Order: sequence, then structure tokens, then C-alpha cells
Amino acid sequence: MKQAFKPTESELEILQILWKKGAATVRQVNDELSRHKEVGYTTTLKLMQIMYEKNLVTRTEEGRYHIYQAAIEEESTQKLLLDRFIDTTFRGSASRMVMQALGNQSVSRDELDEIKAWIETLENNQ
Amino acid sequence: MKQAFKPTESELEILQILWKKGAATVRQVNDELSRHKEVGYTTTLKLMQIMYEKNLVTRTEEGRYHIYQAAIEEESTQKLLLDRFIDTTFRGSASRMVMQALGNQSVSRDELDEIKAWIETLENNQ
DNA sequence: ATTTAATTACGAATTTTTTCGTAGATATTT
DNA sequence: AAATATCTACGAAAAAATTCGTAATTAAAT
Repeated sequence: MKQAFKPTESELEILQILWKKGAATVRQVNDELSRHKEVGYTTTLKLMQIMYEKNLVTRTEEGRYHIYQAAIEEESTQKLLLDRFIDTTFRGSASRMVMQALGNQSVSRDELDEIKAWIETLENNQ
Repeated sequence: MKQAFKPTESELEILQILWKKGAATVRQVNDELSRHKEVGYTTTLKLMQIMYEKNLVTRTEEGRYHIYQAAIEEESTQKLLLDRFIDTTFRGSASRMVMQALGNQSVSRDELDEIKAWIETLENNQ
């Protein structure tokens, strides 16, 4: 399945919630969104309808509700966006980006160890 | 220095070129852009004029030309955008993002070693 | 000196993204 | 059963981002 599109920022926020919850109604998504910003119910609804048209999400009718699910995988979407991001922001250099990210103290020692182990795995498989 | 804005995608492309070249005319930027996509001279010009108004770039008049330079630093801009990107795309987990990035074979063995060394430096300084 | 070419300014058109009001349908409560 | 609440559909407005045509200016070429 091809992914012709880039989800917009708002769409991505919604996808995140769906990825986390697995499935949700518009109401649930909107409640979740509302924890971080002001956003009207119909705004979220409309966005999710558009995403449905774009095949970014699927939905099933459950009585009078629509239950939505993400139609694209979290991992492959992340990969797609990551590639694009590295291109546009780091002139294509993944390693420079990684080193920046690691410097930003948001990464704990345990995580650093985990990453180091991961690098070693990669090196051994090459 | 705070950066209230997010440069748009198009603006970022232009900033990249300015960061690389140090300084450039609209013509030079447009030529560079044209290597990857179709884009009219006046389009680039307009974008750069807008960026000038937003103080994303500075310019000096050199005879009849305008010489443009980036007004914001590459590193701090990258940091800002990276943080935002990790938030929106990786639910805030830098390490997950890094591991994705490293898996995407765009990183050579040398770079992996470099990153490993960098991690060790970080760990020793903690 | 005229013509040609290159540059900037300006304004507007176009496209994309985001937001929201209104109406109709269905359930829930009183 | 009337009133109230909740949900979806639809359409349009608003905001943001992108593209480009035209005109004015200046330099370069003939």
C-alpha cells in the first residue's frame, strides 16, 4: 500500500492518539486533544472525516457511533516522516541529527545504553 | 534568543541553502532550488522577502543586488525543530526516534562508531 | 541611445490547512 | 411524548502557505 500523503500536523496528532488507543470515537479523540489545546468538537470531527476520505483512518459503525482506527502503521509513518525531516532539516545527515538528539538531555543513561547496544547489534549484522 | 516562529517547509529549504552558502542572492538560491524542483524566480523572491519581514534572514544591498544571509543559527533551529518533531511524531521519545533513524541504513559504519563514541562521552560527563 | 536582460516590489490568485456554525438524526432523560 | 443531549454530515469561512503576473528600475549589450 502506497502512502502518497504526508499527514498534516493536526492529522498527526490525531494519529498519535489512535495509535496509542488502538480505536476511538471522535469524542474520545477530542477529549484527549483538549488536554493540550483548545479545540472544538466539530473541528476534530471534520478532520477525522477528511482523514477518512484520504484513507488515513478506517471506521466502523457501531450503533450510532463511528469507531475510528488508524489505517497506516505507526512505524512506517514515522520512517517516512523521519526521512523527510532529516532531509529538510539536517541536509540528509542522519548521524548529525542523532547526535543533536542525544545531546538534548532528554535521553536518560539507560536509554543511552540501550542505544549503544542497538548500534552494536547493527554493526554485527552488517 | 527566543525563536517564536517555525519556519515553513519552503522557508527551511531556503535556509538550508543560505546556511550552506553563507550568503546568496535570490538568483543563486533559486538556481539551487531548481535543481530539485520546478520553481519560478518570483516565487523564490517572494518567499525570501517574506522571510526578510519575519527576520528569518537579513540582507544587504550590494549595488543592484540584495545579498541575503540567514538570521537564525542552523544549530538552534535544528534543535527547536527536532524537539517539536520528536513530540509530534514519536510521542516525545527521543530514543525511539534515534533507534528508528539508525535502523534506516542511511548511516555508515563509521558514523555508527562516531555516535557510539559520542554516547560514551555523554555518559562520562553525567 | 535603444534594446535587451536581470533584478526587486507589489499585489493578487491559488492551494492547503484549520476551524466552526448549522441542520438532521438518533438516543436519553424527564 | 416532549425536551434535552449527543452524534454525524455538510458546507463554508478563516487562516496560512505557496505561486506567479506585471510593472518599475537598473545594468549590460548592441
